[in-house]
Amino acid sequence: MKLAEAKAQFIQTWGSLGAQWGINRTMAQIHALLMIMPDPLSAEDIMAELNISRGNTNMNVRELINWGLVERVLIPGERKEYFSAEKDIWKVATDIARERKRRELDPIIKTLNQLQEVEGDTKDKHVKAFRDSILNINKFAHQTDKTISTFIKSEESWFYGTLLKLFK
Amino acid sequence: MKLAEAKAQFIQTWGSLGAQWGINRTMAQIHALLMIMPDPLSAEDIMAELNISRGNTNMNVRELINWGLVERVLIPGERKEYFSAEKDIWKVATDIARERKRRELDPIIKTLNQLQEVEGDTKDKHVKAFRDSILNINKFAHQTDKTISTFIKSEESWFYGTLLKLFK
DNA sequence: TCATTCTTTCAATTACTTTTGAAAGTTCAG
DNA sequence: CTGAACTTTCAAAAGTAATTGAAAGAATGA
Repeated sequence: MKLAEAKAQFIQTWGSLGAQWGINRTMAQIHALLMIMPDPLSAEDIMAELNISRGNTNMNVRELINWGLVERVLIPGERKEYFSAEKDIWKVATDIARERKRRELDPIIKTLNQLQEVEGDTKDKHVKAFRDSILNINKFAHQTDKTISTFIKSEESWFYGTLLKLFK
Repeated sequence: MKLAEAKAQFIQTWGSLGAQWGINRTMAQIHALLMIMPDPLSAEDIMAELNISRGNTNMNVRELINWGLVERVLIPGERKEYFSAEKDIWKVATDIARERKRRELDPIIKTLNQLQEVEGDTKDKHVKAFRDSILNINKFAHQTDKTISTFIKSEESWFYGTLLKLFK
């Protein structure tokens, strides 16, 4: 398979994967493109490679930066901004995990805690079934929260550990 | 908080969580409703509780059954079909993991394996960057695949172990 | 068999999301 | 300052997904 073809296929595959996970297609495609390019790209480059508009490019690049998956790179003597993606997929995974935990899991846990306090007679089977379900889900949410935190933590200490060694 | 209010809030929260994870809102809401109800509900009941149409109800219930999250329950002497949800959230999580692995991860691994075989000179930095990225992602995908399989496996053996004890 | 009750399908509609591109905004060298 | 190079915004348009409800299809039992 030729590089150009492989590239196109990778971008398209990553794009539809993203879509299935509730990440917009263009965002995933820009991320894919930046991951496989050796050097940073400008907004123009991205527009040309993916055939998308300026606004779309800007918006999605901004969002990727927000998620911590892409960074702005300034090339000395150039006016344009360039962008490059994190290439270590483990780092990508922890960043996504951290971000989704913050945006989605934390609020859910808050709500579940409130729902625990539903009034009513425990002998009423509707009340009982509700309490049981919420308790069950709440336990699960807390367990998941702990697991994600550990995952993020372990990656962080690996990162700082490695960084530290460089200066030792 | 009153039960009715808590119920409504739980259904709505679960619904928007689903939407964020690429599961359609109605499907998640039906699942939530069935989880907190002590007894199975009919299609009519679901329509009334969630204010949705017959077609919508049918379609999403069918999909939930497909995912293994909901089952048809026949009540003796009744013509209608009733539905009830799995209430053990760990079982729900493994079922979802299994289903998504099958639908999403397995095809991605297949594609990545193909993309490994891109032609070209290793000294070309574009070729090198591409190969490196794919290799990296491929390793990650395999690791994830193994982790999910282990997770599913452990839950299964727990399930069959428990089941076996009942007949021993 | 037929009438009844329930389930499934699907084309049309409605609601939601993404994308575009022109215009406004910003930055900076000269 | 000024204007060229670049970035950001945003309202309109295009694209996608969910929902409805009426009609067709199955199953049941008298």
